[in-house]
Amino acid sequence: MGRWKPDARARLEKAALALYREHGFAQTTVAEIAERAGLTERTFFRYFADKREVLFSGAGTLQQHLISALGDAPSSLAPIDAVGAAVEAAAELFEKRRDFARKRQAVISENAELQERERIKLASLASALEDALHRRGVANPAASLAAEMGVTVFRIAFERWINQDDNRTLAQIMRECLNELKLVTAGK
Amino acid sequence: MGRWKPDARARLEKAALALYREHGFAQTTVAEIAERAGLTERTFFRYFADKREVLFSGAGTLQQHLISALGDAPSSLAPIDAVGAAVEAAAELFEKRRDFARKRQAVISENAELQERERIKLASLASALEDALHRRGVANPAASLAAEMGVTVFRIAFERWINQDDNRTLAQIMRECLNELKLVTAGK
DNA sequence: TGGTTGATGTCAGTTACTGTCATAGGCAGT
DNA sequence: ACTGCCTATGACAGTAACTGACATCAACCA
Repeated sequence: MGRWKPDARARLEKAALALYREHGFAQTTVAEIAERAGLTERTFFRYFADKREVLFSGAGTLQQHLISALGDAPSSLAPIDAVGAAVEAAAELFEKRRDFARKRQAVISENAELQERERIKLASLASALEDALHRRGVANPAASLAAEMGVTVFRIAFERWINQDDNRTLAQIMRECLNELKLVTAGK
Repeated sequence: MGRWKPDARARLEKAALALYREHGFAQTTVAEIAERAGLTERTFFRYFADKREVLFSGAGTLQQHLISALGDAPSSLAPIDAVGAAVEAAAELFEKRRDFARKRQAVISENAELQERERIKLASLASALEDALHRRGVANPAASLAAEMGVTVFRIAFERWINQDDNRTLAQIMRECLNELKLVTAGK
């Protein structure tokens, strides 16, 4: 047993989400979050670069899984389908956490600053996918475009999964969304 | 002649870009911008919601042109091609301002907060395009996907236009980029 | 002529975020 | 057991973005 209560980071994340849901992001101060977590404001900023970042710690994990899944995709697949396989595989990370995802997304959708942060995280994902495609031998602008398509499919499918009532899996919705994208770009 | 020097807004924009270029975005204070423009900090915040927004006043104009151009596109065009025609038409806004665009983009590319703002402006463009496609009778997710593809093409083509040395027009690059996107999604 | 208006100034306040140093419990080596 | 180091946290002061309330004052207008 350490000197301090364990999992300071997780306690801060939990307190932040709870307070953002109770009073809204803008109305919550970092001091309040820290207090609920039994820490000080200064410690909050040792774990998170800013007040928004506390909602986005999962972004790194998602990126790792995406890149790893893209590495595992058979090299016979066209870039767009390799990316499709990667986002579908990464969907696994969320299937059992729809409830948490919904709560978190509800907070984000209420605040413009949080939407900015979410978008930049998605842009970072696209950039990482692009790099991975380069390593696969895909040149630009194809790599860049395929990566962007993948992230767009991910985002739109995720949004539909969050809002739907029935029980299609995120992976299913992503596959449908990619097929729809292929139809759209084919001019249908 | 009014009581005050005219074009306070334009003076603030000019001073801000100059200072962001000279010392960087983070190292520039709003008070410095206001002083160079012959105004006070408080007045800066009457014109711009925050320190970043001063670089994005053109976003509204771009959005209007995009929507208007999409309205003008023949209804025989498939959604993706109507969007393509719109972004190509909107390129006109930039052709004579590559120098300004380069300076501005150099500032943005050096700062993460500004990139966040740029991404959210592009997201707003996509949302406006999606609405316009709905008015054209396009349903979701096709409308949403076509809009996102259009914005992605716009962004990637814009980046290439900024960085290229030769003199292809932005509109040409956008057309090429859209064609490339069609190839990529066709699995080539 | 006197009241109204609208862009700007002044000023105080909140809060996000940073730099710096202090504290204190645990651990390793002797 | 003593010593010193390590590391997570606290304490505290400081900067600057942003906001709200009120003052000013030249132009315009009835």
